[in-house]
Amino acid sequence: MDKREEMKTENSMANSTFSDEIPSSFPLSSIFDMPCYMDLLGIQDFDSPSLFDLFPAPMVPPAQSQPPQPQLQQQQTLVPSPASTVPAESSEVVNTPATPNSSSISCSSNEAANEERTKAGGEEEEDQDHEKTKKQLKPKKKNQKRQREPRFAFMTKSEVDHLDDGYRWRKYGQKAVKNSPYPRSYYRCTTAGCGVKKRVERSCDDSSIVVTTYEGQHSHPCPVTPRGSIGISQESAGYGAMGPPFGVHPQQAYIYSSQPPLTHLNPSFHSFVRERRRFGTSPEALLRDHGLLQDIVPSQMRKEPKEE
DNA sequence: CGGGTTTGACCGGCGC
DNA sequence: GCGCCGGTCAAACCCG
Repeated sequence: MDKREEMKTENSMANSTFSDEIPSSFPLSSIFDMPCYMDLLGIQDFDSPSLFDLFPAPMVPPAQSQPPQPQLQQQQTLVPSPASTVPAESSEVVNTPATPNSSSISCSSNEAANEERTKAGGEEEEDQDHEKTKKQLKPKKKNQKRQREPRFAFMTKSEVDHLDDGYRWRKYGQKAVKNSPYPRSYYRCTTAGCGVKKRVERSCDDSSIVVTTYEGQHSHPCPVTPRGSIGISQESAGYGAMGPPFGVHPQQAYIYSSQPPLTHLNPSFHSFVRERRRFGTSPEALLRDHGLLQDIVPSQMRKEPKEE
């Protein structure tokens, strides 16, 4: 009850922070000029493939096959990427900073490893997955581990636990987290047929950091414009009807490092920025958006990120 | 009344 | 086999 009041207040706080920190005219390209950004991703070279490991290619509709090669001055030089950029499952948060302050935004394909292991089911299993999770209590096929969607985690500096990303979520559980004073909340996308889930928890190291882990891909467009959303509109951001993967909304991923914070970034920034790199900035390219995680966690992810 | 949250119980995976 | 723990269920509750 009071909590909700708090949440509302906090939400607006976050909003204002966002609007203050990120003007809608924030130049995307400048992102790449931020050493901090690269640092926290464990990327030294702008063109390091590790970036692509972290942010695999967005789903490209089969019809369009090859995306037009970006007219980027710098093309990906294929250097073996450190496997360490995608740590194993154990902790949800990948790229866990060596020092508490050394990194923030993280993405996780931690389940991908599992999928490798349990590949048996393969893609066809994917659609049934949502149902399966629901029917978890039912007897399950022997010898078949429950398959999970790829997960994608990132950290956000926010006072709000549940970040508004434009999709509608229903909380279905909350658990105390071991070794953390903060509980973990479980959310499911309320859209029928969409089984995307996300977990939200606060970092025990830094209570101002919210770790959000998405699981699955939205099978529908972003349904709502969050109330009180501000900042870049989807149109102005160049997105199609689907909207940006995380919505260009006031949940600012907060990039920080050992240095003072440089900026707030919307989580969608990563994929968006990356997409710009891949496809250039043509409107066509920008329209190639398929919703929340599709953009970030393409189906190819469980195999090889670059299969092109 | 519909939709969302809370919360204790339950289940399954995994390590020992 | 057992216990721990993460994830989910579902009834009760809350709120607009």
